[in-house]
Amino acid sequence: MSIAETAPVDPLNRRVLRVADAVGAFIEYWGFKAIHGRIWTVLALHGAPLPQTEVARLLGVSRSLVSTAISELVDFGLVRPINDHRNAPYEAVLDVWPTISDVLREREWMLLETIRQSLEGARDEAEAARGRGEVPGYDPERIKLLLSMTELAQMVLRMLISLKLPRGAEKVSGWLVRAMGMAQKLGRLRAAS
Amino acid sequence: MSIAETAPVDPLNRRVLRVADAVGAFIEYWGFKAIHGRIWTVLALHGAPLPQTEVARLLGVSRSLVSTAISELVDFGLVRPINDHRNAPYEAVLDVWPTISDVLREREWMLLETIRQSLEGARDEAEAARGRGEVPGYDPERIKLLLSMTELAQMVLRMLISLKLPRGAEKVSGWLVRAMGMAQKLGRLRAAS
DNA sequence: CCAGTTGTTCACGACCGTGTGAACAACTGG
DNA sequence: CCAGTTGTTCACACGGTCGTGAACAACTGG
Repeated sequence: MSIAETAPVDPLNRRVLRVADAVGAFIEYWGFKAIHGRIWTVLALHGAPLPQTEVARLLGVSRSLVSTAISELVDFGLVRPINDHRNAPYEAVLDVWPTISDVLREREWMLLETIRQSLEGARDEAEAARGRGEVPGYDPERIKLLLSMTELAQMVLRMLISLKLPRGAEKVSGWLVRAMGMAQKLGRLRAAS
Repeated sequence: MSIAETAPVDPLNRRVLRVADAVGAFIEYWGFKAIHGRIWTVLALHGAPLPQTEVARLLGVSRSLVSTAISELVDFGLVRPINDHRNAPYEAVLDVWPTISDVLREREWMLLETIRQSLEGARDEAEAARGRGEVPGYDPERIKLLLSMTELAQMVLRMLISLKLPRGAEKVSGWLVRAMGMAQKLGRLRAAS
């Protein structure tokens, strides 16, 4: 049962690999690696849980890569073994929003908060210089403007994080309807501003 | 007027460089490079437009790097020369939302659309196999579920893109109030679902 | 108990992106 | 017209990341 025998001749598998590549490319922009998305996709679309060897075979990568990537995915809470046996096969966690929300909160929020604090420091320094009668090269008003922009970004991020998307598949369609309503409201809000 | 003379001894400049680094780290996660954010920050906070040489000196990097990075920033519409002379100094475009919106629309949207289309292909293939009486390793229902999730993500992205943030500084505070109202509405929506 | 399989860990190699310095072109002012 | 300055372009070096293969450990079934 070599690689060349089974995987490439199955047209469905080829389609799934295309999906896996697309998902991998997508989440590369979200602080994960492409291999994470590819593994998660194969597990998510496969009916039954899969051992690492099978995942490596399907994706055509080494077992060592799959091993490290899967243990990272388990840490993220995006993949889990079906029980606590050593060689238990793995299944994808389909409810990905908690992880995405965590990433946004922890990483993006901290980045914005770092900007905000450093801006506050610069603002105080600039105003102190101005108080001493100097004419600083950097404009205190500009600094305050960026501070406002940062706080605005933090607010938008809060909005995103506060969204709690549904856990199961059954609620998706209902949520879609509500989301469309929200989108329209936001559109109207845009027209008003 | 060497580098060691002016830049490092000025405490305000050091503060601004901290801001620049923070902004650079932030936008690295958004498809730009750190140097883009650092240059934009220095230009944005500086009262007067600056020539490339001065930017390179303030940031402590080579002029060649500044040259390429600035021309990319000009392409993005985040920086512009104050006139069309060759050696015209550059100023930052403070209204960054159009660029961010463009990036989200063009890049993230295409990534999601690629996923969606490949999922449709996989779904058709899986259902065709099932129609032939086969039992495909990949579950058509799972594929449809991911399709729903992708469409949901596209909808959320649409919401984000449809936001039109204010152009000038004077509207920021008013927008902040409205954004807080939106955040509360979304919080309530979450509680209801 | 033993052969085979699965998962883990490590050192290594290939690759890509970032930044530099040097050479050149374009412009400025004296 | 010429010296000095500014911006552009290129080949290159450095560093970090991604993936591999080999060795090992943990487990399974015969």
